[in-house]
Amino acid sequence: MNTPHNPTQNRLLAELELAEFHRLSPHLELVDLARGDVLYQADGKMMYVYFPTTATISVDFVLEDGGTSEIARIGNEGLLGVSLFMGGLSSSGRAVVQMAGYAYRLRAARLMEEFYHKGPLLRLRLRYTHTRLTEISQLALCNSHHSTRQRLCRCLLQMLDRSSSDEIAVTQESIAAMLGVRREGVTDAAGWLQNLGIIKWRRGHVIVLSRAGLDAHVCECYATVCHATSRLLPDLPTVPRAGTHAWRPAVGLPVPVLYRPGAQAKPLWVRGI
Amino acid sequence: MNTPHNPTQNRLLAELELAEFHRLSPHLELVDLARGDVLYQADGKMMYVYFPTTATISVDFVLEDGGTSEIARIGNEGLLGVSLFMGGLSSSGRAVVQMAGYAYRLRAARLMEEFYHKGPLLRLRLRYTHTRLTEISQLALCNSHHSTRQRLCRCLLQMLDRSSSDEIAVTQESIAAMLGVRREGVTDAAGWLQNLGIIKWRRGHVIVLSRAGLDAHVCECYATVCHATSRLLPDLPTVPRAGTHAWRPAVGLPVPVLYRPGAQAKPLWVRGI
DNA sequence: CGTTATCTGTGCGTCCTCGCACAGAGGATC
DNA sequence: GATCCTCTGTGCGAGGACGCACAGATAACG
Repeated sequence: MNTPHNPTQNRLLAELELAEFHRLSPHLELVDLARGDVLYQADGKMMYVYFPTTATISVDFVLEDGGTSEIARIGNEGLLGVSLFMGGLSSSGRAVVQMAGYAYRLRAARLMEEFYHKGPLLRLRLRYTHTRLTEISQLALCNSHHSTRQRLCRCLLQMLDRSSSDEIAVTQESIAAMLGVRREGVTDAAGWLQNLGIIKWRRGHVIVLSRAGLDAHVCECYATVCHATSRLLPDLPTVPRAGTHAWRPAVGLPVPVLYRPGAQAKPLWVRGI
Repeated sequence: MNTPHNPTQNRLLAELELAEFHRLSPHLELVDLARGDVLYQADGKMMYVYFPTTATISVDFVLEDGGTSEIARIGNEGLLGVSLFMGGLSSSGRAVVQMAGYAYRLRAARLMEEFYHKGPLLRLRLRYTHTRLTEISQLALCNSHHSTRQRLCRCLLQMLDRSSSDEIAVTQESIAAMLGVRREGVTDAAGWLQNLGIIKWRRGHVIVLSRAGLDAHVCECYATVCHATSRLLPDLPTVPRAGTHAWRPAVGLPVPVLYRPGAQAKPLWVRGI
């Protein structure tokens, strides 16, 4: 079983202490996720917790009229199923595979056992939940204050961070669902970014020509969320990623006080070479 | 010390098992909160966890440009300081007393000790956190899809639920900050509700003339959040409240599928006579 | 290779929200 | 009672997002 796959490709699992990791790993099951796979239905039972390695997963909330918004996007830095160890058995949202890839999963029942070991896993889960709370809060703020263009930049950057190249496989339609806006609105914002030479969009594929261009137009929420994540996983060995531009704060803005306390401008999201 | 105050006026504390409650109660300190008191600063240290009894507390997130949105509103059904037992010591948002009243507080250090008893308190905290996650997610959705008018209705209903009368002490200015819109926008929406004879707004005081009117115009997010709360505190003795109209679903809408599964229309938020 | 389905781009009118400016209206204070 | 400050109401132009309709373009598929 000498596959190139390893649970530690998920950064949360990688954070576990050895003893705990070894207790857990026999129960981790590698799964191959295809784009569009639905892992949780809204209000459906959650059978597994998922730790993505190369896949990314979207959690959406849906309104009665069909309107949607993406509430969380989970890559190898996170975990799907926080509700499970919060004592809820059913998911509040719908979880859909957004980028095909692999994940490890753990049976809910097994997790519940682990739950009462109150070891480092518990601590890590709680810290992760805290991060998620912060992210979602920032999202709520972002939704009510920032334009479609800014939010598109944020969305693209967040997808880029989880992509292994400068290309993202996504349609404007699905971006629209994530942002909770019309498809035409995304087309408009995309056209604007294309005229600026920042991206190129071609039938289900975005090519990011200038990451710096996205950085320059994104709202502060991107940096805030990056910051929350880097606090969660502070001293982790860097994971090789394609993005070569370190994040830098937008120029001309007042010194951010609230969400980057003390810290000088430095890459918020640890990236490889 | 025979005050009319009792920790069990907070519904989360009331849910505790007796043994646990007795272990905790000597450490609970009653505090008198005035409107506007700042309990947490954004990114500030959290010294206490607060369990409101008659007070309500707003958690706001603030943008660099000063824009704000209310992320959570905490009354006697909840607790301020989830981040504390998530392993974070600093608050992500700013917590301000929104309605004056009382709360019990617990030193953070004491909470951390309690934390490792992994008793029912832990379970309850986790369940509460789950509820908060759901609420904030719904808020993010609401912010990106619903009009100021709908959101004003939601906001008023949520305040009314925590009020002891049909009158709410609040200015349009502060509502605007909570909703993340302009003050004039609130004036406009308020004027609309006043013309409909649903409310009356007079210099820092709203009088709700027709709760049913608010119910009729509020978006589904109110019901969703009520539902999440009633799941958290399902079989609790009702707390006397002034609202006399039971919640009922808006007429003419398609049968809600996602967030009120199975259940028939019934009061989502338990109210007393 | 031709058809088909999907994805992207565009135009136009409407509505909502914003930003600004300013006027009236209560309370509070002295 | 006169003055001040805060709160509420209004008007208007600008910009953004929506809803709808439709055209071109490109990948997929038989």
